[in-house]
Amino acid sequence: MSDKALTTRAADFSAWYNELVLRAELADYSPVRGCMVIRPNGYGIWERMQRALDDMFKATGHRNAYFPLFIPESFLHKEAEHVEGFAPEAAVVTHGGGKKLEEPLVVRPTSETIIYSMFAKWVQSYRDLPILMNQWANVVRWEMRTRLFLRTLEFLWQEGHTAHATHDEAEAEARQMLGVYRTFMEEWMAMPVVTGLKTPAEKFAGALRTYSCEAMMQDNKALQAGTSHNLGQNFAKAFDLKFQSESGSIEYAWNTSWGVSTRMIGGLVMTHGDDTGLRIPPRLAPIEVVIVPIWKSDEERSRLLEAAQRLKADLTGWGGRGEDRIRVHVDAREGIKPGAKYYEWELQGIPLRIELGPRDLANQACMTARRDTRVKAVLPMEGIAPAVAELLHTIQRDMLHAARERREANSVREAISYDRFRELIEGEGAFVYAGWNGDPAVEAKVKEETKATIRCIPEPEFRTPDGPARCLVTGEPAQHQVVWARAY
RNA sequence: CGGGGCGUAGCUUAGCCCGGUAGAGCGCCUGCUUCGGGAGCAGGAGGUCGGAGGUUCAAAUCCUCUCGCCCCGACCA
Repeated sequence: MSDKALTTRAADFSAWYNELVLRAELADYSPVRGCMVIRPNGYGIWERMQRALDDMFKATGHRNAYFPLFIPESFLHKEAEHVEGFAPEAAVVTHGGGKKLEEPLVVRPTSETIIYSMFAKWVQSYRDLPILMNQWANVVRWEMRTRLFLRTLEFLWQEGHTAHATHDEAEAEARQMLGVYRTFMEEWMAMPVVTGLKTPAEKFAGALRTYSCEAMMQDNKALQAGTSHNLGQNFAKAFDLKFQSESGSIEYAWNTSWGVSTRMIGGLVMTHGDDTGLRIPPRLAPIEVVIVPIWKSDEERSRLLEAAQRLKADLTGWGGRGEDRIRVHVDAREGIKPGAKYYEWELQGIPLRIELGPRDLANQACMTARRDTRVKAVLPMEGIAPAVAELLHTIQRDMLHAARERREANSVREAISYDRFRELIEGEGAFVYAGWNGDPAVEAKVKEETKATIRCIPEPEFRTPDGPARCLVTGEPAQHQVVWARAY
């Protein structure tokens, strides 16, 4: 029986994560090192993420397109910082059709180069701007060490790419999309994030500025869950992306790019998972409610299955959420006892379970069990649909609150010594809000000594109001308040 | 790529030191009884012991090489 339980988070967080991902059938290892198969349970979550984000992108004026997987190798070399960042992890195709290629092709690690080279063809006038585009795609980065969802050789993501006439417009776009990510992560994933600016050492290769969403996992390490870049004119200059302005001058365009990936599924697991398994916030759950009918005799079996289907129809037919119908599954499998089904659905993280047995039928009620709190409660059949919808809404809200409380409980906002900092980082881990003198050498030294990095210079609302005025390491006056943590 | 660990049935593994017919638990299939928190009994299927080579009368076991996975480091938008 003990082999049915997951390794606990406390015993071995890393083993817990791997077991959960495999056993909840989110993903599996592929025959190729470092690659993964995303199974229906995992892909279903990704589809929910895609739909929500895609709607948000459309609402902010973006349109989808698709650019090719293969990029001429020379393109990567046109932006100096970019090639330095990506060349080491590029997969390169040298042969095709049985012949050696004239020019090797890089499998895209990201698409700035190919996209801005195309934008250059399409833009002549300021009237052609802005271009607001997005693509859903796979990318390949030849990583040394891989983890399911968190770092694999190939992963799925979206990458938004825009071109603007002015710096300020591009800056506003980059910040707007950071806000979209934040909204998505909080309101859909129930995963609170700290948003802010990356330091030069941590920014995207080729960007002017990088903003990120940083989430805290249950081992108190940070996960960079999304990034948004103001690329300045770096790529426009490299790919000759120019336009004639209103006043007649020729100018380079200003670009942004922004992306989130299937890595967020890893973030979801490490934010909400518990020792029983996954917990999916209702808005992201492909199945929000699973109905488990309970019967003894054949006669009861047909009555209960029928009642379960009727309950499902009541729930899915309810229009109180508009087009967003309650997503319900009836577990009608035979030969498996109800208890076994409970464990299985809990492992998979279905937000709400409804148990329906002969006693409930007699009472015109059913038993609900929340996955997040594991609290059970009887609900009358009368008005069941709005009550279930309300419960799902509550679960969604409570999961965000719980995650936020956990994050703040493991954040350090008071002034501490560097020795204490090391003790914390090397011990239980934390987000440490501290002063920084702005010197990259200090950042490098801390990384070297503790493996902690500056996750971001947080936006004002995340900062400690009367934050430390002095640098954590040198004691000099601080240039910025920053968040230190170890990261994935 | 460096250090460590591990590859035996779908999963978890025993056997390996000390060579001699490959075992168990879970899962799976069939039947009966069960069914409100991981069911019981009976019967059954399933293995080129990661791969290649070597030593030997005989290799899961000893030797060499190789591939993969996990952990720690280095690296990492």
